[in-house]
Order: sequence, then C-alpha cells, then structure tokens
Amino acid sequence: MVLTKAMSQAQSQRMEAMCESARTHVDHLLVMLSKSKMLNILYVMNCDPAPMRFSEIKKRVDSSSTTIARRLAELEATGLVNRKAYATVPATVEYTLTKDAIALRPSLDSLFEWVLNRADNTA
Amino acid sequence: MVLTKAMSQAQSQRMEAMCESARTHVDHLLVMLSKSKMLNILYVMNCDPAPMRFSEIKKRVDSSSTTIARRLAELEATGLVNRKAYATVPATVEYTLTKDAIALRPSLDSLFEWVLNRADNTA
DNA sequence: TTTATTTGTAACAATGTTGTAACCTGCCCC
DNA sequence: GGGGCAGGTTACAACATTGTTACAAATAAA
Repeated sequence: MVLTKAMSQAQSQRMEAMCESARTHVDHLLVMLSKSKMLNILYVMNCDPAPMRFSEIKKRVDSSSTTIARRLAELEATGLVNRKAYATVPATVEYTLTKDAIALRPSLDSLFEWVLNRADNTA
Repeated sequence: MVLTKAMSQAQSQRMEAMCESARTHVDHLLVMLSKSKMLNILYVMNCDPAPMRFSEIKKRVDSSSTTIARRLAELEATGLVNRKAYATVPATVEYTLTKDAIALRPSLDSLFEWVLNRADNTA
C-alpha cells in the first residue's frame, strides 16, 4: 500500500515533469511564432514551395536584414527551416521549410485566409 | 486618350490605396496576433465557449493582470471579444468571443494541434 | 471600522526588441 | 586599386513591452 502509493506518487511526479516540459516547449513555440515577422516569413515560404533566397524573403516580408536574419536563425535552430549555402560569387543561400514546418501549412493557410478576409471586410 | 490614361491612372492609384489599406489591416491583425499571450487567450477562450471571467482567463493563461487587461482591451477594440460588466459586488465581468473570433477556431485548433504535437515529439 | 472581494488602472524601472550604420568575405570586372 | 554583389554580423541608440506596486470602487461580512 505504502509502496504503491509511493510509486504512484513518483509516477505522478514524472507525469507532472513531462507535462511541465511539454508546457515549456509549447510556450517556447508560441513565443517563437509570436515574434515579429515570424508568421509572415512562414507564410511566404509556405506559399512558394521552392527554396527561397535570403534577399527574396526579405523583399517579400519587407523588414530589415537584421530582423530577417534573426528570424531565420531562430527557425533553423528550432528545426523549421533548412539553410543551404552555395560557394558562388556572390554568395547564394537557400532556405527551405522542413517537413515539420510544411505540416503547419493547413493551419497557416486557414489563419491567413481569416486574416485576409477580415482585413477586407474591415477595410 | 489622355483622359482615359488619367482615369486609369486614378483608378490604379485608388486600387493601390485600397491594397495599401488592406495591407495595413493585414499587418495590424498580424501584429496584434503576435503580441504576447494573444494566441493563448484566444485559445483558452475558444476551448470553452462559455463566457469567461477575467480571473479565469488570467489563471488559465498565467500572466499578469496588466498584460491580460491590455490584451483583452486590444481584442475588444478590434472587435474580437465582447465585454459585459455586471454591477455585482465585487465586480463581475464576462468576456465572450465575437462571431469573427469564433471563425478563427478551426485555424487555432489546427495550429495548436501542430504545436502540441511538435512539443511532444521534441520533449 | 476594518477587511475582503473582483476587475481593473497608473506610474515606473527593468528588460527586450528594432532598425541603422558600419563592416566583413569572396571573387569578378574595370 | 577600387567598386560591386549577396548575405550576413556587430554595436548601439531609440523605442516598445513587461511586471511590480500602489491604488480605486462598491458593498457585505466580521
């Protein structure tokens, strides 16, 4: 009785730890997605499945190099984009969405549909 | 010729102005959605269709009163939530999502499914 | 009368984020 | 040698956002 109680307590603690961990991961993802221009970047990359160059992303999203670079680095660190540099002159760098990020596509499409729709009706 | 040219130019300018306006509306919405705790708030309110009190939202989202109040005010100003105050003691205030915000539900569900899924696999 | 309650607001210091300007690499062209 | 290109990085000043603390209002209970 005491043993099973202790075990269930330990289990419950492990469960809580896991939930805690999952919660921090969820928080981390939400904070990342909430950063400025993040949704914009994911959206333009989702719209065009071809690998996209830095300057192209920058042009379509319309922000400073610094911000675009920061966001792309964050996305890469989280495993949502792959970065491939070619030793051309001048440099060529291509970004592609990972499988995980592509799985976000339906959500983003739907979200942006709502945004565009609402922007139209409010305009 | 000159006239039609001028007209089409005027038209095109109007079109551009409209697009500009739509773009700023889109930007405004994206900036709003990207604010801290905004997705969290919309999500917890979407999960439970019943009117929700300030303290309940605060508890579920886990942030300071100031931030929750600011976000709710922004959501109300944008027409995504309705605020109803009752003259009880102590005060009772209920928040509900508007029709527009409820239309966001599928997107949010899908987005959060992705987030939770990814958080699990990464944990 | 003091206390407790809910739902905030105001002020402010601490912290976080942004864009700008300068700079870097590699190589080609003039 | 000097300039230009893509794709950044760095430093920094300006700006934005956050949480904390204090406060308010209205009333019922202790």
